[in-house]
Amino acid sequence: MSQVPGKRGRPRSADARRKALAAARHLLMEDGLGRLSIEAVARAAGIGKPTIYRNWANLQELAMEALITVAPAESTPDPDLSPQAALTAQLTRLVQSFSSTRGRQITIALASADPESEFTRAFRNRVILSARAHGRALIEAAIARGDLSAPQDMETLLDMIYGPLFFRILAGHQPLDSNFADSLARAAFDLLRNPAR
Amino acid sequence: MSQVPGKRGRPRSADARRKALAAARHLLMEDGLGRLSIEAVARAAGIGKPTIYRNWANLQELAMEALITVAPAESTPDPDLSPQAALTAQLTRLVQSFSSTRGRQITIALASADPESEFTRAFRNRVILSARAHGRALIEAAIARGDLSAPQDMETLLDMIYGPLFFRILAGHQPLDSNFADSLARAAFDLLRNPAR
Amino acid sequence: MSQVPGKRGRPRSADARRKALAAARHLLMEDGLGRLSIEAVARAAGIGKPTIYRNWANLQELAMEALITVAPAESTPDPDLSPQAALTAQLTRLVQSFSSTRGRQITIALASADPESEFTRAFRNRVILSARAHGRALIEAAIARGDLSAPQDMETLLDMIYGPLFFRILAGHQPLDSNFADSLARAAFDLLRNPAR
Amino acid sequence: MSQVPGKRGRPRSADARRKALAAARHLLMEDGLGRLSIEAVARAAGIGKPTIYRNWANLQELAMEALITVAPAESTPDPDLSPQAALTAQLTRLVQSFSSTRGRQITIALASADPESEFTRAFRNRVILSARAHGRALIEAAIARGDLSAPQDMETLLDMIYGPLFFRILAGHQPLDSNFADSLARAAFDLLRNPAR
DNA sequence: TATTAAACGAGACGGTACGTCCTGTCTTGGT
DNA sequence: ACCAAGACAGGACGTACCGTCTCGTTTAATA
Repeated sequence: MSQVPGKRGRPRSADARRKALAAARHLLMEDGLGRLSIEAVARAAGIGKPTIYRNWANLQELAMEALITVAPAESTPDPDLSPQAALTAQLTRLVQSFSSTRGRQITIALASADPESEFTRAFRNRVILSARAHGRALIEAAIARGDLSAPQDMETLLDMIYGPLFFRILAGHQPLDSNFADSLARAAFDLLRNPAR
Repeated sequence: MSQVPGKRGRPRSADARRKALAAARHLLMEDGLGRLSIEAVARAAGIGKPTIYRNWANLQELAMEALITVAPAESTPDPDLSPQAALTAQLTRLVQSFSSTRGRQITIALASADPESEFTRAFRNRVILSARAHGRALIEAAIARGDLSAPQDMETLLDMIYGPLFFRILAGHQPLDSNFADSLARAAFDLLRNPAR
Repeated sequence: MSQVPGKRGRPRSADARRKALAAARHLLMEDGLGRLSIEAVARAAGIGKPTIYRNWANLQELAMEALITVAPAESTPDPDLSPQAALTAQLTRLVQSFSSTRGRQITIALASADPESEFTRAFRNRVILSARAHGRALIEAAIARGDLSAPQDMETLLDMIYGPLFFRILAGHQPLDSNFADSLARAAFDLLRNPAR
Repeated sequence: MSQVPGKRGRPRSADARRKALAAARHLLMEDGLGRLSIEAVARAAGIGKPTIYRNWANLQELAMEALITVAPAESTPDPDLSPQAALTAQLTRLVQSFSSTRGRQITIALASADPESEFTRAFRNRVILSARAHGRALIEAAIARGDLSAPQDMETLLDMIYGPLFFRILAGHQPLDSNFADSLARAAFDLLRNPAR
């Protein structure tokens, strides 16, 4: 007379998951998303293909999860910094982590993935939009303190700050360096100090 | 002992090229880049696979060239429009053409392609950077007429205008509509009217 | 720490093997060895090409195995027949089965195949040399009974009986019919009745 | 102002023919019939594919003609030799030239070719049946001189002499050496000296 | 403690597509 | 009219992966 409906049988192996992610991460860094394949991951991780399919719906989701753990976590800001300095610091950090090969791979992964997938959403929230949310918090705090006036459209402003990053990765027409981070932050604050009439 | 360099052998068939591109374009619109394959193009175009490989190094380059001809050409602006109205009009046009499935496909194709390839460069110049160049011309003309003051960093400003487009396609966190085009143009001109001190 | 050598993984499908052989046999009879291709076999059998390559190293080996099962098995001889009548009967049977298109196909397959291949050897033993061995048994029994005297060189004698068959297939200079079978058997027994001095 | 009504236009290049045959011969000796291809011959000979197709209907006919010139010409026999010694000498020569890789290739070429083709016929007459005809002449001369009695069936006898050669090439069950040539000739003459009753 | 159900690795399955090679034909410019 | 060069449509090659499906083998929760 069973009490709890709890799972029967052998539980999923956390070790297999870990090995798959590690192998995927390694292969991504080595050869890029284009060369990544379930077979290669299974081979490199020493696990079976069905085990991968038991844990992820397809290659994109596995890649996405592998990239998440590689992607930059948001560090807590220095409270003594001015809002503009804090934004500059964040953008500089982003620029650094995206100017690597990894940055391009993350962008490709994001571009190719099913936009409705749970993992794509999680990835966006974790890696991309969290930076945007951080920027928003920073700016809104300054506005609340009266240091800045509110922009015409906050969403557009945020995209004008974080969008150019991906633009430079995709189009590659201009360098992605710390000067760019500086320049972006300065322009954003110009907009905030001189609101449209 | 004449030895004119004149090409020997049967020349490449312009017809085969055309049929391949037409088939690729059709399949792209039908099923997207993910379902595109050399075999399917050859089958649909009624040409041989080796003929495709003779004309393009790989699927990406074929897709790229097929997309170029699909992508929006820059229409000549109305000279009576104010600079801000002209920019708004251009961004609205871009937003319209990129908010379709095709927009995402173009972005994916661009993201997945070899960034060093000749076609990728051509594509970027033709599809993406031409819009940016057009915006630059528009703004610089207005500055030259004394209607606007020069921005701190023109390259950054341009990326703040055209980057957010790709950001919204990639991250999908906010709609890509004509309000956004309006809002972007307005913010850009705020920056130009009130230069940083 | 048991570690029985027992095979891991999904076992080969006997059904796939069977379907491939049946399809190959059918195509061989229909169009001949020249028109046979792995792709056609896979298509006709409703199996994947890699499955064929998992079971046979190349087209020749598949064809060889398909032909083995088609080739004439040795029927048990009538014990009441005289040795010469038995040999005549066997040669008549061989002549009948080789005078068909199939005979030529078998000969071509045998000629074109890698002579060192396991399948080629199996095929030779099964289809060609078994007839020769049968003839040898028949003759040696008659010699043992004292009905015939031993030939100078048994190997040469056997090749003089079974070689002309292939010669007529290859060169096509003379018909391959039952008169020939008769004539061959008669000449062989002349040799056995009147040994060289 | 043409004088002779003969052919118009540029005549076929004897040089191109020669180069094609030489290249085919070389590739045959190097890699065997299996690796031979029109493209490889054209490449190696430095001539165009259409030139090959103008001279031969297909690869088999080119190969056949290339092999003809390689194949052993019949040397005139020593008139002082006994008929048996002369046959032994001929068979020894044949055995020598067929025990090479070339022998097998010739056999394969003969087996795979269209048996109705003009070249196949020519090849058979030139390479295979000429030896058989030579043997026939030799035997018939001896019979005419009264040295030997006529066999039951001359055609069968001739095939019993020349067939075993191909049998040993195809089946590879016994060596193809000068002992075999000896043994064959001896058995043939046994048959001729002791006709069936 | 023994049972048992689900996980595991291994690897074959039917498929699809790859990129290469060759076939036999056709189309150039050049002899 | 021929030549070499080389592109053409077509088709087969052998390989790599896909996502699914057995296998025989652990393994941990349950009974």
